[in-house]
Amino acid sequence: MRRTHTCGSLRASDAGNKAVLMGWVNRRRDLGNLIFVDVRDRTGVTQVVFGKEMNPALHGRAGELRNEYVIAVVGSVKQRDPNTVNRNIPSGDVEVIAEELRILNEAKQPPFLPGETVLPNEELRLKYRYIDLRRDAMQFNIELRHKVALAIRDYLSAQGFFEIETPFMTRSTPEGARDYLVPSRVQPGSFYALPQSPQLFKQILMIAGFDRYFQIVRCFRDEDLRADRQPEFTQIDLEISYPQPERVYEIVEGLLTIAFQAGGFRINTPFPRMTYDEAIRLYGSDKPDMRLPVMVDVRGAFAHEQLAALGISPASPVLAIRIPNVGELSRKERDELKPLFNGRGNAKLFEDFKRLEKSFPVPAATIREQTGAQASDLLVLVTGESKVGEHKSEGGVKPEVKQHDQAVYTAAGLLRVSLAQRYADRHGLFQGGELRFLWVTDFPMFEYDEEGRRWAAAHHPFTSPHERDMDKLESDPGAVRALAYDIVLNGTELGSGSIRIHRQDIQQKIFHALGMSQEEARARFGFFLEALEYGTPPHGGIALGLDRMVMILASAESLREVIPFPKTARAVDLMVDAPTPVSESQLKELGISVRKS
RNA sequence: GGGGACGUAGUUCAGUUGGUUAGAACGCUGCCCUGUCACGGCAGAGGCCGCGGGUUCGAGUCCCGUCGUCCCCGCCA
Repeated sequence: MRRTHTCGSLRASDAGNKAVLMGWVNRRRDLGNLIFVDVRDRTGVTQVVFGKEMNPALHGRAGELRNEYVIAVVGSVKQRDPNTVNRNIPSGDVEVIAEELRILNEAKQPPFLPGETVLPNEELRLKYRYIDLRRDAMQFNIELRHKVALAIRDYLSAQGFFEIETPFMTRSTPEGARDYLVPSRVQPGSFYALPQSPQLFKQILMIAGFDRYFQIVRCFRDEDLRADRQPEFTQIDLEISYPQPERVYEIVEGLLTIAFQAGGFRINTPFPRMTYDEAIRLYGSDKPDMRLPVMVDVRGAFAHEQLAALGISPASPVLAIRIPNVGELSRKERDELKPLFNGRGNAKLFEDFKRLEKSFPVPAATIREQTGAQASDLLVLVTGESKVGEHKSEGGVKPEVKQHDQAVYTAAGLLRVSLAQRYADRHGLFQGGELRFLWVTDFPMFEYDEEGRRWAAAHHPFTSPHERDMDKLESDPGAVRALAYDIVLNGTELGSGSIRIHRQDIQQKIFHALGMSQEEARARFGFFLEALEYGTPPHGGIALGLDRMVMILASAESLREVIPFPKTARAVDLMVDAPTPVSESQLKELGISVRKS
């Protein structure tokens, strides 16, 4: 028996034809001598009719059908009477009058039904993922993901990119995230690492003359999970030779245009740009959500004595956060707000603007004016607390002072976003599918690692510094800016890239600035440093998070909604129950012994 | 590593100040029903209240621990 139609395809124009449908029993409505069965596949549902009068034996067998049985139905397509048309489904103009029924497979009573309107908890959904994936919403998301990936492949291929695979079993690199390790049987005690990204391979592909490379590729990072972070995730990784940042921006803007088109969205290019320093200053974040108003530094609104009276450090910014239409907060709401505020460093919060207004009416009026706040807007201030004897240490080392201010900016930035999320229903700025893209450029080359007491690469150590900052590599690493850029959408980092170093001598300097000796650099990246010496073209690229992109297109709150088989917050796959211990013999073969603790 | 929320029938949830036999809806089973489409009606089955310990005459409810899921901080070049 051969399927002639999918369950979502029949229309009035098919009336009078024979049809063979195959699918799941989505719902059965048994009216006694008349039974309706909705047959479902990934394309939709079609109503099948079994009448006792027409065919008693068949009607009897239809009575045996249960939810999620897999069936084949032969019948004739009939236009429904006008008063029985179902406007809620695309196939609602027709129904199939059954002539033959085959039960292809029975189903145990499932723990939950795909057609149910209330969702079971996520633990159950993940354990019985194959049932969860039958739900419309999941079918839609996975199809969306396919369409987006396909559109991207077509686009990049048309732009002259080759899709080239790189190894999954590769070399551990100590920089960056923790690696997932794969033990070698042939060389006991040695390990491959799963790639955190194909970074060095794609650079070597440029050295190898492929000019333009891309790959939709799985990456692995052994770090703690979040709603938007899975231990394995998919990147759209690309690299081009002879780049300017501008070329990368154009390619990515084109790519996102067609990807979002595949998801049913129109976007406008080119995207606005902002340096990292501006982003921190104006939004307290390196991934600003542009749907919300900018923060305003209103320290000029206060006189020196007023700052002192308020306990505000005179050198600190005073950042006004405005959230439109949230209105004044009640006493209780203000109390609930405090835990949202991460008062790291010396960051200090003024959550009661009304009260401030009473004591300091003139500055408050200035603040209202500078922020453009309406009476219905929520205003809070974040600033730096002045403490006796504060940051006198280490002779005012520059990065220390900077990081001090940075704490105020980022505390404000985090609060801005949490406030907006909490009161989303009042300001309504997160509805309506607004897409605010942004390029954030000129990231710092290095970040100071407090724990390790050393400089670390902010992006990765193969990122090219700005030409103009080369001379500061030794003297003032914190001031060196990199040719690195992030693409940000609605406060989510969609992708991150850079122009790479293509000269071996500069690469050496960077390793040196990172406190890595020549021997150490050779030991870790010798193969790469050597490759750089054999005629390396200038090159650069970016990697975009496919999962995050599809998540936004699907308006999903979690990556798990767009990944067929995701892991829980403890990095467990509940369906297959991984990870698991392995047998003693397997371990022995690998030369591994597990320490019991 | 730290903070928070949750865990009661197959599922989603309710369960009062600690007090008799732990409820509802959906699902499931049986019967009735010829135009339903979240069909309807009647009847019924279904519970280790996550697990372990404690307090108490008495614990779903209070306390401690533990396991699991989710969210956040740290972490994520």
